[in-house]
Amino acid sequence: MKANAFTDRLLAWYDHHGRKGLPWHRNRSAYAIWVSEIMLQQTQVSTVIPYFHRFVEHFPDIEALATGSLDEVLHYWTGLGYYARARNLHKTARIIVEQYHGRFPRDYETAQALPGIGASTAGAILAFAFGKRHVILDGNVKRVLARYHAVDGWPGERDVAARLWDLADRYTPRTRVRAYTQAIMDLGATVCRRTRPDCAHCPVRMGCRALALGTPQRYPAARPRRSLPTRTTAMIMIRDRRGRVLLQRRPPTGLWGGLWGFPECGDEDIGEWCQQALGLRVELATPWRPLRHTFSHFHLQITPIAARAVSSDQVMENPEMVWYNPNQPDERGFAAPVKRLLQQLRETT
DNA sequence: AAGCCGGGGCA
DNA sequence: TGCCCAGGCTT
Repeated sequence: MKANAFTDRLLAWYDHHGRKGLPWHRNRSAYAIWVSEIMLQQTQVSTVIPYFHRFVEHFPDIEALATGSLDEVLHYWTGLGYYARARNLHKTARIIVEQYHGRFPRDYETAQALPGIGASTAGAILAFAFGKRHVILDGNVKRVLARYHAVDGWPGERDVAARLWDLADRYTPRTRVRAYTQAIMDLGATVCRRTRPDCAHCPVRMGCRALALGTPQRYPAARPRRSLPTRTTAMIMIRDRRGRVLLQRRPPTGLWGGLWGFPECGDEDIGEWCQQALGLRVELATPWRPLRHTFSHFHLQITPIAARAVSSDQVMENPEMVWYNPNQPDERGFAAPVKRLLQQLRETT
């Protein structure tokens, strides 16, 4: 098969079978495409769609996003995970307003230098928004190309990644870049799936080396894995007389950075810890059943502890703390387990 | 229970 | 530059 036969067949396939009418296609603004690409970095299309709608409805353009507070942005991101991306999205919106007159940069180097936008995302945004020839290499594209050429090794390794970038570049056409880029992503998502690839319906099956070897699902090689350690924490759900619960903002970076959560303490005596760290005298109730939350690199065992504030005369001057009424939610971001616990707290009121 | 995903950040 | 970090979802 000639080098561009791959591209031609893919484009022909796309005309009949590609996904069209995705929400961020309708409106080809660089803003909508940028937001969608950041969401899609971590999550599948079907999950992203409702988040995308809520997000762009609340933040219709770069200006609105830049003007919004980080709390608001995290609120609309709650549940999507990887909150550093929401923080970067917000940061980048402000950079674009301050340095680029509110217009998304059309230049690759400039786009790529923005927080949260790397090589592949910059290529995707510029290709989709401006129809310029740029190469992308997201998870779907990596899988298609690793199979088509039976590329051994984990794409996280430098040499393997370099090989895949080289292949991606070779097949990216000069014309119909939007269609091609969407086509190869769609092929990976709907036909060349990670498990159960549908090779019978693949437009490039004739040239696929992994299929010829009979083991397409073995490509690309999986990341080498380690066993995960378990960490523990206690989340203290302190309520005042009015049923409000004490929340604390987490540090701006790191795990659940910038999100609101319950005060947490390790192995210390909880009552004493509350008095020392929070200046609150509390009465503890029986702990709830522990929750288990898994991250990519550890398990977190969470013991939720209900408590009542006894000394409610304590004045809260700290802007990083708030008495929050679970029955009157406002716009702030929560990690998934915190959101779940707040929901349960609401039900037990 | 294990795999997946693109980029940031640090030694 | 090669690791480690990050979170909720699918399989």
